[in-house]
Amino acid sequence: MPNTHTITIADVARDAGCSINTVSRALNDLPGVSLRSKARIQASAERLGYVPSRVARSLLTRKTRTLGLVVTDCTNPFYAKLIRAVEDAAFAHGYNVTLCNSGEDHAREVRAIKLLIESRVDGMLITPVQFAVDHIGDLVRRSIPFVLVGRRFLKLDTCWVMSDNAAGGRAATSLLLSLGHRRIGHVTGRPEISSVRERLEGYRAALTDQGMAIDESLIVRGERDVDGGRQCAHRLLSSSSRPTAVFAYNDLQAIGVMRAARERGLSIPRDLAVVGYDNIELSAYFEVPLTTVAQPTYAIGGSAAALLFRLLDGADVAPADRTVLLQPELIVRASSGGCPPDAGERPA
Amino acid sequence: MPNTHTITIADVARDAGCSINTVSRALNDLPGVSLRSKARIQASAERLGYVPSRVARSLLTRKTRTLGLVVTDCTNPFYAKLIRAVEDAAFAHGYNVTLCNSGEDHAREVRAIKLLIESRVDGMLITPVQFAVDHIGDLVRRSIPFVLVGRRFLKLDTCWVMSDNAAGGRAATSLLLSLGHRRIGHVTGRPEISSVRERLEGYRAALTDQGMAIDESLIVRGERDVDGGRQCAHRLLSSSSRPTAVFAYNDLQAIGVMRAARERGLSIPRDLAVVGYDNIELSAYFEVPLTTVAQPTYAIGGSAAALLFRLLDGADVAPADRTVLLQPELIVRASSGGCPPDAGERPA
DNA sequence: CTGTTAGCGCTTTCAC
DNA sequence: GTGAAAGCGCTAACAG
Repeated sequence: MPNTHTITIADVARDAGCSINTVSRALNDLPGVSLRSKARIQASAERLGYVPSRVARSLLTRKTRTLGLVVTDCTNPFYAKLIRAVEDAAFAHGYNVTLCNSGEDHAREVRAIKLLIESRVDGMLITPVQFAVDHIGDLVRRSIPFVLVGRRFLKLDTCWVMSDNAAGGRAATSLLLSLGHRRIGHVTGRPEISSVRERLEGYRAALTDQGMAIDESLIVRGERDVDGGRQCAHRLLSSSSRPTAVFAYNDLQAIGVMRAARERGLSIPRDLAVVGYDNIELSAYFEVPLTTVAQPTYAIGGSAAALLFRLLDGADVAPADRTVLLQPELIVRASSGGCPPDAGERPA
Repeated sequence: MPNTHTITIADVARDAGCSINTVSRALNDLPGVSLRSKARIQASAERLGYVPSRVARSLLTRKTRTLGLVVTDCTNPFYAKLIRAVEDAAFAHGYNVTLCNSGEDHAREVRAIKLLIESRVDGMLITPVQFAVDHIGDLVRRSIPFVLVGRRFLKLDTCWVMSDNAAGGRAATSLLLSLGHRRIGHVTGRPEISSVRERLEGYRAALTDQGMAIDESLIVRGERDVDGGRQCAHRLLSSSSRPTAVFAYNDLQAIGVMRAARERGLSIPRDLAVVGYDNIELSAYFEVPLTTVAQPTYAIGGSAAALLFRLLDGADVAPADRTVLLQPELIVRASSGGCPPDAGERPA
């Protein structure tokens, strides 16, 4: 017959024939309990199947040992990896993580964060939708520790961890330039998102570095999935002066670009060179393996968690350590059509 | 200057000039508060930035409005989708979800579940590692509601939601048989896992249905990723009497199989027909689009959450409703080499 | 309609 | 070494 009543510390105390707080001390390895008592208490707790309540402890200590993690969509491989990194770190510290998906919807993000505040999570890791900032400012006002992951606000002085998207965008574009391309298209996304804007900035910078003018008609915006990339590519490729290469905001879009090219009978990389971003697991396994920019995704999640834990420890983190910018890595495969003159790797 | 002190219900009561429980009633829309008081209280709460503490409420109500979700790896697209479904359902009910990854490691699963018990989650959704069952039995003993997702135990009478893996395995294999294949290989996984075993059973059943003998040498076990599939395929293809078709436990392995075939100069589907399982997003976009078995993943997560909520409502669920078996769907694309005689869809 | 009281399960003084 | 008592923030009787 099931226990309808959860065993409390009082039950253990009664069973062990001592007071409640002796049990508390014994079970928490605090000094001031004889070894004999301790053994007896542990035996009682074990036999009764006592499991301490974090709820009760949290009320008293005002620490829940829980982290809130808000991403836009756990279904996106990038966030999936990030989540895994955060959960691994939290688990190692004995922390729980409460996961929320905003679905790139501002209202849902606001509600999720409110829920997390109600739950009194010790701190939060957030990939903000970047539609507005009030609710983020609210966290500061309430002095709830948090760190932004993968995206940041220009006007808000907060902790954040991300990779250098501008550098990544520049590297991708420079590669194409070094291969002789002069008309390079860019598939981008919603410009409020810092990572979107920064990759675009990198693209522009690479062109400008070479003294080239920016042709705005080569920059097209679409959804961040395969079909979004496909549609953008069709728009680019139907133009009279179509590009010979495309750098896409992410791998999913890049795959869509390759698909669109195939639909038009274009061969990759001969007729169109393609570079993506994220190095998703399957990008290496396509018909034409995808050249892409790899983010140190797991490290981003791990660093963000580590930074948050430092904040939770109450250590005052030096301003320089409040933000972490990790470097991405260009992975050259076949879809870009060859290696730049000074690169070592050759496509298979 | 940040509030170092969180606003409590007492602060609101003081501010509004009434008692604590009038505030509680007003804010919880309970009857017995004049409209005037209610308005005043709401204004105070708003102005002070009061956010009720779920921790305190939980201690009293013994309900945390939190679900525990244990998967093996959120990085796996199948689980990512499942997580999303569960989180969406939980969010709609005002519930939080605490996510844990077992990493297919029994000890970590046990620890994770212990953590969730300590956290007094109202219920759990679990994809068990299936190395042992004691800790699951423990949940029953403690009468903590839970439902298994995607995997089940034969010897344990629990709630579960999954898709019919045997039917899926049978459909995949039958398709290949109907196309004339007589030597069909199967790439499988760790047999303790129910979904692995059941897909294999479906494979065997399809062959037996046709009065064919099972050639055990055509069943090879490997890791559940691209490389695992690749290695298995090489083992199968180096055999003297190699198969003309392969059904893989999942799409990642199937992609590995296609890769191995290409490495050996074999063309798909001409020299080797391939069928996967899961219908991951990118499976349609490969050089040879992958024929696969689609699970209603989002529905599995949603049903599991719905079932758990019914359990939490205290409704006694009829035995027939304690388990849900959803039907998978065969998605025929090019990798299987054509359509069975009676199927409608033709590969592109 | 509103206030007083008790207590959820635990940790933390403070006595003994 | 050990126990008694207070209280974390809130809800749920019960009075008034």
